[in-house]
Amino acid sequence: MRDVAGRAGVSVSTVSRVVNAHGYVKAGTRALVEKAITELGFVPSGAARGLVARRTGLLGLCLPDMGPAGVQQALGPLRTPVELVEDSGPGPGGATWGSLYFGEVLRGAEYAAWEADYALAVAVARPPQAEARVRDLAGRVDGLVVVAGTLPDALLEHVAHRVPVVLVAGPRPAGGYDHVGVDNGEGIRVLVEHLVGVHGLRDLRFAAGRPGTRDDIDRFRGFCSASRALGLPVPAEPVLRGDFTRDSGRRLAEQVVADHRSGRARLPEALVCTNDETALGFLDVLSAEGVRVPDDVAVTGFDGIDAARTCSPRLTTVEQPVADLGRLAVGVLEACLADPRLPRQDLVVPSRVLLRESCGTH
Amino acid sequence: MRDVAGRAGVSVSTVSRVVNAHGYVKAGTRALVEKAITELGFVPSGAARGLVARRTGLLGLCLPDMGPAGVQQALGPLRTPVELVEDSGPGPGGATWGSLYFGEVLRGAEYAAWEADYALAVAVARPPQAEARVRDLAGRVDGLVVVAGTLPDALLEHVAHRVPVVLVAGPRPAGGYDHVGVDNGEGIRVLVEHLVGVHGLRDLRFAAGRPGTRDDIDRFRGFCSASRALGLPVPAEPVLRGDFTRDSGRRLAEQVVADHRSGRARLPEALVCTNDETALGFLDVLSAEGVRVPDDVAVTGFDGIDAARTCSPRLTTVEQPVADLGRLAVGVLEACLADPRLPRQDLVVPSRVLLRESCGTH
DNA sequence: TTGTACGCGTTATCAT
DNA sequence: ATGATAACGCGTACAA
Repeated sequence: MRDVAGRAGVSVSTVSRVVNAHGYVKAGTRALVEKAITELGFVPSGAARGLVARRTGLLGLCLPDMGPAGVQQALGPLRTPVELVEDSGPGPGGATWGSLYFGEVLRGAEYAAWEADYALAVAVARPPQAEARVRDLAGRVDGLVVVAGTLPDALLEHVAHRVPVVLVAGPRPAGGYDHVGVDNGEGIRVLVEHLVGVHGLRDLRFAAGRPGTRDDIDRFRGFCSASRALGLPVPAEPVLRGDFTRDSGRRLAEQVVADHRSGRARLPEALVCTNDETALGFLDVLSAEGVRVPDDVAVTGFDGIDAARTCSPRLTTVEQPVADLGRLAVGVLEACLADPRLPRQDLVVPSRVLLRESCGTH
Repeated sequence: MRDVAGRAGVSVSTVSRVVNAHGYVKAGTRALVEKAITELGFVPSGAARGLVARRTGLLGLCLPDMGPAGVQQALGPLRTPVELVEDSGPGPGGATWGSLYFGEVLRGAEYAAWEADYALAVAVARPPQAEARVRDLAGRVDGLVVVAGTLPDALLEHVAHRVPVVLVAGPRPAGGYDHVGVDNGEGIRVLVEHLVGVHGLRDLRFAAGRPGTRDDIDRFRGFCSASRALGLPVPAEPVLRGDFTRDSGRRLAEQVVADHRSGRARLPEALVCTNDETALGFLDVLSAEGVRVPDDVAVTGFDGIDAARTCSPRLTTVEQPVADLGRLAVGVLEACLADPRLPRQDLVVPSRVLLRESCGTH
């Protein structure tokens, strides 16, 4: 800045005025300064500005290390020659980072941050030294969006002393953090109302995921409360219990079909699955066993993953507007930053029920 | 920091020593300071540190505003109640941000940045004030990765005065920037060698995209040079010319089929398409018209998009390791930062030819 | 309309 | 082993 000032024959404060379009500067002087700036390629130091302004214009986003299904996202070593490979099967690949949950959170967060005039720094909390580096990040941002479960409580509490922290997804946090979550129960409720009200189904069965999981509990609760409101029987515990994987869906489906074939139990009219993967497992087995979907049994999922659109029959599901999660989280942060005295918020982004063929629509 | 020092009964220098694990500090003193730090929730100011260290520990990534196919990525207004919508067709949706080109670049860049002990700030250069904000970002980072075509040359040159800039994708830049690009020609070359060498095809036809496009030109050149090397006829211009869209692929396919049916021209033995979308358009029409792929004609794509794995027959294609692009770009930046006197680099990430059924493999 | 001088929170140097 | 103090590069009262 001194160099610019010298070259333009003015003082540093005049340069500052020009750069920030503050105060009064004679047109001629401004032109001179601007010329010097472009000639020298001067870009003001963000660090120095941040120091005096007590504001960095940066927001941080902390993501966990893996995709929702626990997919390892590690990249292999860099390759050098053009490879020629026989790609024989669909394999596990194809689940790109961004199509997954957190990529969408990022997309929404970046969008909102840009709108609010902030840049967004993203940090995936990977093992070595995750803690130290997150603390470091906290020192360079004005606020932090953290995906629930990513950081230990102690660290969270520590950094919250310095910058506002908004938690995303997961359960409502214990401490005094802002929180933005997805609406698991309400989505299932609307879905169940549709199955019962529109398609006239009455024998619904919930296919749960790993026990104790927050999302799973909420979804089951939504199922129960909807059932209760509609006068249907309400199970105390899910009869079908998997672990969110497609494979577990297949196992459950085999069990359901076997029970039916052996006369032990009637086929339910609808299988309301805790997530899309589980539902896809059901579709796999049901179609293989000749049970028709949706004619013999309706199947629904939850999440709105891509495969739910491309399978056959296409899967009716509850879509989570994950990008909106990130967007709202940043919005809350923004509000917090604008007025720190604001009370803590706990927002819920509404989900969307996508009616497709697997529930009998069309 | 003064507060911490006061509470621990030491000077700020000692606090600094404890925080940075520098110099000598008596164990007892250190404990005292650490206690004060956690009690006060002290997090050192990144701005102040950056000021003295002349290093922010932040890298920036500039992304363009839209997906590769020009898909608008704008998010709609926030919704509030749970919606119930009939999702009747595949539609244009489903192309999530991250599964697209730039999300993958981001993923690779973030990974490399983390490995090199940097955080990554991402900025999508959206209209209003994109320039001012990018300049601002340049002031807070140690280096910048910019996707080619995202920023005007003047701005690029300006910020390059302050931080090293690495360009990603696009043509090799004119100025003295580092550059990391994809290997369009080489991928096609290997693919053509495979078609000719392994499958014994000799009548190959290139289906090009919009004329003048850098990628398209490079791919056509690769096609030509491979043909030449193999003693096949080399067209001066592509006979088939679309615009990268699936629809244009369909139109070209209709033309090819019509020419064949009318006896005007023989069916080529292979259609080497400039991208996957075009190839998918070919598959659509050929299968509808009863032309068998790969028996009557082989079809290949370029890009490695998801749909190329899920279509039928699955599409042989040249996969661009886009995440590696971001990874390499950050790697170059890192090297530049470690030793600024290094010469400019122009790296190329190798592509991968994925052999699937549409070319006759299996 | 422009210039001077202080302070933002750290780290590094030098003294003690 | 610890403390005092001068930068770091900028914004901004305040003086001119």
